[in-house]
Amino acid sequence: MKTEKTTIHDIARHLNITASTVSRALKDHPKISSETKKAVHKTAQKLNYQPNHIAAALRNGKSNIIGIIVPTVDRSFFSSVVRGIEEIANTAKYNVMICQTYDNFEKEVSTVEALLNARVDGIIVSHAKETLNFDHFLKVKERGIPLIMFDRYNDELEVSNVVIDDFLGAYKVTEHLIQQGCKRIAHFTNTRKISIFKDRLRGYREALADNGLPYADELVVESNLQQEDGKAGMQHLLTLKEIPDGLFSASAMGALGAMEALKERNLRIPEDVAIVTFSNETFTSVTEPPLTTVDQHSMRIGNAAAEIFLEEINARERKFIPQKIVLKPELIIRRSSLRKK
Amino acid sequence: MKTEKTTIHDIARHLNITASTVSRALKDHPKISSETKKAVHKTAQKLNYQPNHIAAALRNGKSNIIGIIVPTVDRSFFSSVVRGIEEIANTAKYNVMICQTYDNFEKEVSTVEALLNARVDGIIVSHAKETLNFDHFLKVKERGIPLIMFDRYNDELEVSNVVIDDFLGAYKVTEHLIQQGCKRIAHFTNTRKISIFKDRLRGYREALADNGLPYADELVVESNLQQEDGKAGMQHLLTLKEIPDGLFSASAMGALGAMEALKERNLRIPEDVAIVTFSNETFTSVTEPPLTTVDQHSMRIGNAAAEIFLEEINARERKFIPQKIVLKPELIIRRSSLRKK
DNA sequence: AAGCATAGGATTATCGATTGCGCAATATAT
DNA sequence: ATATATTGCGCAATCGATAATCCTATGCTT
Repeated sequence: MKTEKTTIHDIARHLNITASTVSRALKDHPKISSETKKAVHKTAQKLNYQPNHIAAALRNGKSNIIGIIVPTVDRSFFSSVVRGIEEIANTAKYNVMICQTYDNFEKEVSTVEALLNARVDGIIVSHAKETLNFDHFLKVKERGIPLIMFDRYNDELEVSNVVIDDFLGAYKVTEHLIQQGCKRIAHFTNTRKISIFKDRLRGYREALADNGLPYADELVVESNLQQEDGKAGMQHLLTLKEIPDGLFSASAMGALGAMEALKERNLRIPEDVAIVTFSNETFTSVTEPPLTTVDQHSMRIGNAAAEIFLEEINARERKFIPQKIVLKPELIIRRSSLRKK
Repeated sequence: MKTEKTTIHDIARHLNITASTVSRALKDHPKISSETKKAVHKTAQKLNYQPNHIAAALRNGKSNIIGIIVPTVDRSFFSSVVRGIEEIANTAKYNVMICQTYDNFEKEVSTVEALLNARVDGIIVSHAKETLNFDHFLKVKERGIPLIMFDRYNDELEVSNVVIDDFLGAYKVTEHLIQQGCKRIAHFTNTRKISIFKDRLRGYREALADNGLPYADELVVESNLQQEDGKAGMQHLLTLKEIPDGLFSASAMGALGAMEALKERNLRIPEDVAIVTFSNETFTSVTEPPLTTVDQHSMRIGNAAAEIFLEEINARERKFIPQKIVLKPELIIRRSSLRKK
């Protein structure tokens, strides 16, 4: 049943040569005659030889595997990024190992350790919402293993990162609401002040300021940004003396909850309250009405992250200077915010 | 910068003992005194020792990695299955390596090869829609590596598989439409006749027959089941002399397209055409109206698949008899099909 | 006190691929 | 024809962890 796996030694034995010659022949080493190479390939085929990457990895000290850590792949943003990484990685003969933290700090720490022990050649990560302590990532850096962060990142780590311009996205989308005639715009932000949410909040505030609209604390609701939070948030906003006429939710799930609350009160979207949100999740296009969002070019984020990894790997000895890539977000306008035709 | 990684030999040197003792001490081998163990753990800590899984994998012939192959993780069904697998696998000290085929046959073949070369201890897979030839999976079997298929599978391979009862799900959901008063129910199925779609079609037909409704070829539309296919499919159905009053789409994206077509024609859902679909994707609950679907217990599918893997690994030498686990699906009734209050 | 068991480790080979160094045989130069 | 290059490949070590086998002091038995 269990076929004995054939090794380069088996091939060598068949041809009366040594394993080292086989190894070189398979790698197309210039010092091996083309006849030998041909013979080696032929018997490799015949014996159904499959290289043992583990052995090679041990010897070479590199596994040709890139570890990817994301909160969950169950969101089109993250899975698209992963796809973008794979696109580039595969052409460079790297495989990826995808791990999910489910936004849990302990799981993130143990995942990093597991990847380190698996001797991945690099790690690309978007950290958990819970993560406040970055020591586990520091360890990666100290090991000399390329670490690239995307979307959610931490400046103090001094590693390369790829992000979209959250500030600009927030600014544009808020400005869009203003252009649609909104005067009293609410904002859903995350309790945990990770960079992306801080930037979105800044974008929101600056757009208001630049357009002569006042900022009101009561219109900014902090939560975990899940659907139920969004619903509760909107229900709360509707108790204000003066209810908002627009909402910019920093998360799509939050926007969904808000829509629910509005429908229950028979308020119209966008006529009574216009809604815009972030991250172009699949479902944003199928809600009623479809949601205006900011597209984050997730695939390109992945491409860029993988490219940085490759550069960094090749830089090696020479010191590599961490770089920051900021992609421009794009507005996707749908009915949830379209008051003017 | 690049910290020299410490090995068990370094620890051994520090304590004036041998590497094998260190190895045994770390694994809590009974033949090592507790003092030595304590000392080893202490200096391991001090030297910041991290085991090299690659070396162990080479020596032991097992990597403690389970390969997972899915069409894409960008669908809650698959990502939930993955999560279910991880849940069980992690408790048994296995890590997972997730790979996506994007429903492409060549990518699937090369992925299988990559996993084999990475010497994974087992493979859990839901194959690509395109896949008709299963030789690459046969190779996995021949290597003696546990192979478990879920959702989409192939009977001829004689490997364990975990599925939900597609027939029953289809039967129940069609019957539900009938109970809601539908007399002329259409069905969207896939062009490629992989088992799950065949079973859903059977369930549909049998439910019709059991309830005295005629089967009509013109009401069954074959496509790739994407959103645009669903839209086109419904547009076609609306040109029939007698249009349908119900639709069972074998895919959620297809149902979405159908809704689009109906809305454009100002037909009401569910009053004019009631809709039900399969697979409880996130977005099905946020459409207008929300879609009635069949929940596939995706997390439990993953649990079961991982459990079979563990059994199979432990069976080893003894011959393992492939098993088939069929989970019962559950109806989730939402407004898209609810005519009676 | 001689004989045997046992605890606690040391030796050494091994997993499969890779590579620096060395060497023989052939080719080229002068 | 002698000296030097070049071609083509073998030798042996190495990557880090592990396990089968072998040793050597103690401890225990009668």
